[in-house]
Amino acid sequence: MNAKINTNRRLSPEDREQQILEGAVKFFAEKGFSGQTRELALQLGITQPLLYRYFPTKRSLIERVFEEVYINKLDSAWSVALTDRSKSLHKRLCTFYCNYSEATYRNEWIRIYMFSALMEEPLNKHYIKLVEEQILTPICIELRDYCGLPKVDISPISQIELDHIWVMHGGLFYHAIRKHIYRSRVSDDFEGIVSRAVSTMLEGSKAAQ
Amino acid sequence: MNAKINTNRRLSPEDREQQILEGAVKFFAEKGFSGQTRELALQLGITQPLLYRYFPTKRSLIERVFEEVYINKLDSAWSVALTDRSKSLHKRLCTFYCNYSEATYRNEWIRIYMFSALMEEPLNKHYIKLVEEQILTPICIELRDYCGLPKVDISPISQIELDHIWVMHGGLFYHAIRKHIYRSRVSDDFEGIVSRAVSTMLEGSKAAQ
DNA sequence: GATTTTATTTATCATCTGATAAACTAAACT
DNA sequence: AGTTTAGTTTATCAGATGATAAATAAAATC
Repeated sequence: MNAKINTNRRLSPEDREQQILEGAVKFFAEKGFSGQTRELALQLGITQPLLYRYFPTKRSLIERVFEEVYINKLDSAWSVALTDRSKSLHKRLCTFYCNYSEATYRNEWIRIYMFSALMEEPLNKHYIKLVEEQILTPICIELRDYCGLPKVDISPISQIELDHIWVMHGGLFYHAIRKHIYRSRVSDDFEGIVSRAVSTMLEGSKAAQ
Repeated sequence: MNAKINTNRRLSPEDREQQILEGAVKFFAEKGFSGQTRELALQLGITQPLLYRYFPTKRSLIERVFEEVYINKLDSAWSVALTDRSKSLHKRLCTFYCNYSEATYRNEWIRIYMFSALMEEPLNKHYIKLVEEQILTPICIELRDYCGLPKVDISPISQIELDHIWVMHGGLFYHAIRKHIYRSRVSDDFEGIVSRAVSTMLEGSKAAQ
């Protein structure tokens, strides 16, 4: 596991900073943000004061970890692809959730996300807003079209519609929670799960009309 | 908020222990288990060493908090009611999830559950197993009957079927995560959300055949 | 009411933990 | 090769934190 013994001792500031940051992401994902700087340093194979050469405080390191984990995980091309009606909605949703899950349903991302949410970091609320605006609302709009319901410009997407999509979205997200936080044994065929969840949601929504 | 000023200073050991335990549940639900004993004591209106009169270590207090939160939250009558085919499956599932959510989708329960899962407390794995055996498997069995599929004794419930139900179960659970962990503004009409999620799942599952 | 009991507090310890300063040393420069 | 520069370590501090012991005071007992 910790095969990376400190052979090349002196690194360039850029490399060292990057190494610390990557190590910190792994470390805090595992231990939470109350994990101690000495233990992090040990895991990195450096001494604890060296951390403070690159990050003035523990908090500043944590902030960088947040940035590293949160930033640029939502590809705006995905929400565009969601609205491409030349493909079936089922196909679009499956493609989206496979891309999305590959970017975010990762051990470190999921765990740091949950730790930060429990700490009430503002980043979490910001991210949720982004998800609602850039993912769930577009899906609701496409779902209306799919079900033959009125367009958005007639009546805006309601909280009820959002909550309905949140159940599917959350259900898929929960698969990642089970895997990376509960560490349950889960089926590796995520594509299959997505496909069935999307089919169920689409057919169920249509039938509800 | 902290209206409970310490007027009656000396309590019976039973009352004091109970008071500490209840306070600890609230406190750790908010701060996580790295929350400090002095802060807990302050919130309780007692001094920090008094905690150690009733609980030998911080860890032992945390263990009691786990017990308090986890124990007896799953009413075995619920899984029995799930199999009562004199009522519609939709009705049974709605009733179940309303009961279940009232017992567990509470601020303190959800947050302590997530904190303990991130700490890899064995209680979490135990609880997940219980959910699969006593809730999800019965639902899968009823769903087979609903869809006109072969009985359990012909072929056992597969991981695929469990994962499919996990998506709905997780989707509803995720509503509680959004409310109590993300502290997002969510619709208060949980019954409506359950009803729509159950309808969608049932219709979608039937259509998938 | 005096005495005993015990719930609670005050004082304190040892260790942990984030952070700093000085010493050290590998690499760069002249 | 000698000198300077800068990445890294050793030594250490100050406050935090779990835990203990002795002192205090409210209730119970006689």
